[in-house]
Amino acid sequence: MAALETTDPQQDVLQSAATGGALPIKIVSWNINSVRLRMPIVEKLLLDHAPDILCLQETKCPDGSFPSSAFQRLGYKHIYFHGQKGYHGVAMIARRPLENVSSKEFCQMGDTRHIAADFEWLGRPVRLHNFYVPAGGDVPDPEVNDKFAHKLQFLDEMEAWFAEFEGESIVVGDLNIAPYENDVWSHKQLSKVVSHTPLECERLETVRESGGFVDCMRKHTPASEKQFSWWSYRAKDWSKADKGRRLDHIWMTPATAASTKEVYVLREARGWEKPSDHAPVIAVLAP
DNA sequence: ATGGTCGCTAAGCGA
Repeated sequence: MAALETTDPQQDVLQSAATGGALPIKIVSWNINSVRLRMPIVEKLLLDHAPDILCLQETKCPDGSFPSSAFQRLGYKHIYFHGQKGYHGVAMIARRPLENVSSKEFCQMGDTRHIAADFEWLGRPVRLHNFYVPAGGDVPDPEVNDKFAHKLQFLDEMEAWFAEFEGESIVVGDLNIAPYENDVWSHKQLSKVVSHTPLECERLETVRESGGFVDCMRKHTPASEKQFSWWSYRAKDWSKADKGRRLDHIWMTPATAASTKEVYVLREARGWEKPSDHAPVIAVLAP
């Protein structure tokens, strides 16, 4: 079983020799829209793609009900979650232990929208942050829409926090903003739609720049090319209509971003049985 | 221009 192979220390040694001392690391971020309902396709992802670290958002699962045993059976014995009943919820699932796991509360809302932990890459600790940014409701005006005001406040707090970061870090997750023209199916038609308004898009750029992050999905896919990670459930034929948005992101500080060999959207997962409305985004680091 | 679909959790809210 592919998922178990590289948990074998002997196998690690062999792979390590082949890659100049460090094993490749595959990181997947996926808004799963209920982890319990989605376990069959989560298992498919683990078996077919064998990530080292899986970051989930919208687990919609209280910590006491997290389906840990299914992950453990597949060789993912290190499971960290920060959930609540009904809404939000984030988790990180790994083959090897992650260190210094923590969650930060944003906007004093009590929402479970962040979890972070360290792993080692090329002899240095890298802090991995997994975010679920508020969607922001329907009306893109913070004066009349509290949810949009919350989203902007959340981004402001991210910006201030990232500005303090030192060392290498990675940000993944559902940031609920598609910042560039080709991150949406129609820049014009979505210019007043929450997730692609100029205010949010500019704010997200400020957040990214405050941490000095590289947009790794766009490092590997030119800005001139459409790239989506989310398609609404409401479309008759999501793939044919292809009215998607790039709401999910992978950012890295430059030294770590220099190690990305591929970063892509697993579009086919949007078509799996009982799918999430988001597809996984995948990054592979290699020396 | 509108309504279209999901997943909570048990009618309506959030996405």
